[in-house]
Amino acid sequence: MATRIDRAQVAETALDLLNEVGLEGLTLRRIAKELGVQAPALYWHFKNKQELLDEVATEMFRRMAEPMSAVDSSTWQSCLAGSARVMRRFLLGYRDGAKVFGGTRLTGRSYAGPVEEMMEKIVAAGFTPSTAARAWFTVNTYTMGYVMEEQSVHPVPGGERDPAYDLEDRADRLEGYPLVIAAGAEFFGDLEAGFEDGLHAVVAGIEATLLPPGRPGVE
Amino acid sequence: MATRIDRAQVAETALDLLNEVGLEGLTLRRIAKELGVQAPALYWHFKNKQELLDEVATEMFRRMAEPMSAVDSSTWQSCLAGSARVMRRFLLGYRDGAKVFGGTRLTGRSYAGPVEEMMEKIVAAGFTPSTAARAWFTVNTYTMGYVMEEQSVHPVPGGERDPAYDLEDRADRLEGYPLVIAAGAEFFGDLEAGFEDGLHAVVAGIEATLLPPGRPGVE
DNA sequence: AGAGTGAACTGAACACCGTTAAGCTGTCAA
DNA sequence: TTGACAGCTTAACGGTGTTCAGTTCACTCT
Repeated sequence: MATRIDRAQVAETALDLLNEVGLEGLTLRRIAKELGVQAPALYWHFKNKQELLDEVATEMFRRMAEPMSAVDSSTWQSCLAGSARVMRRFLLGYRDGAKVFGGTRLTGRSYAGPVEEMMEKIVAAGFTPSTAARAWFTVNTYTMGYVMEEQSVHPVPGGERDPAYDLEDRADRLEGYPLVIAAGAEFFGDLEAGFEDGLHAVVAGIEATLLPPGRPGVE
Repeated sequence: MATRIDRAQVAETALDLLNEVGLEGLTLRRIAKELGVQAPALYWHFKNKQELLDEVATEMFRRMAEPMSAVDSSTWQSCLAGSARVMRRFLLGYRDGAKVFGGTRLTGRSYAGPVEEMMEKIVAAGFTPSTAARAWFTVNTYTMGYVMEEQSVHPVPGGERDPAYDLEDRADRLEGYPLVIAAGAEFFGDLEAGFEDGLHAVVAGIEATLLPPGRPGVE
């Protein structure tokens, strides 16, 4: 019926399907069904499911590329922070986004352009290629880790929070550990503000330890 | 033959098994076999596999608790950084450690003691309970994210790196994007040093933005 | 126009997965 | 001695990723 499918089309379909069914429900049979095809047909285009998921993650990154290029780059701080915000927004936009993106490696070269562009801006601001890379990875790592936690509290993009993270139950369960209770409230309370606070800290730390040639130790 | 099994024993066995078979190979049948029992027997002790994995993660955290308490706490910096190092070392010690730990929520109250202790130290150093929590979560988040990436390069604890991350291949594939190539070399080259650099940055940033009452914005 | 070729896909099957239901076994209390 | 019940086994179900032999269809070459 429909035209033949290709790698890119499979990745796009699978990614769009992700929000409907979640990572657990993203089976080969389900993807194939969406494409009007039988499951083994996918093995003509991918050597296995992991390779398909890698392509999905790459497609995800491809979609972030444009808004990432549009980030305010008047200072390296706004550049790094802005790209972290774009990344978070996109990861949150897909169900299990962080899990999908974290468990895979980007394929091909299509993602390299935007990254190169961003690194150029940071280097232009006074970083060496080496420290620029370190800065970028540190911010990225923080963002990935944060969204990962965030999505286990808030699994479905537009939906409610997981009831298992109810703050009152938690407080009852952890009676006698006031600081742990307070920490939970702080963290699970306003996830948006929490991300911003941490991001500010990370960016400030990069300025303090990575920007100038010398770097003071911590201990 | 053997004595009856209980929840704790299942979690310990499963955790020890993890290094042999990886998260993918950690099936209920395999765990049961290790315990000299049939797979459905596990359903007497756990309502489903996720609950079992939660217990495994909690057992993992329980094993970190002691070295975490032993961390040098003469300054809040060494306290935070030290606990991050302990966490990383333990996560790296188990195959797919970050994935297991990240995907689950800690059960019961057994983990609360060490966390409370650590938060007390940080508060004693001048943080409010609120900023202490933020500091702890930020460091933790960074550590989890970093180890996550690290373990996809270096899947088996004592083993070699995943050949898919070969630096020369990568450089060939990404020809024309010199900064991206350099970034890869920086990151995948010395993972230990990379973690330390990022950790220093995060801790320094916490000092700059979270420790005093006022906090300067980034943009 | 007709034959042939190879890419793209189908259908059936395999081993294994998490999970459920029903029944067996041993231990302890009454 | 009998009952109860925690703890386990056996059997089975639907679903999973994956393999393999065969089919279909578009296109090239004579």
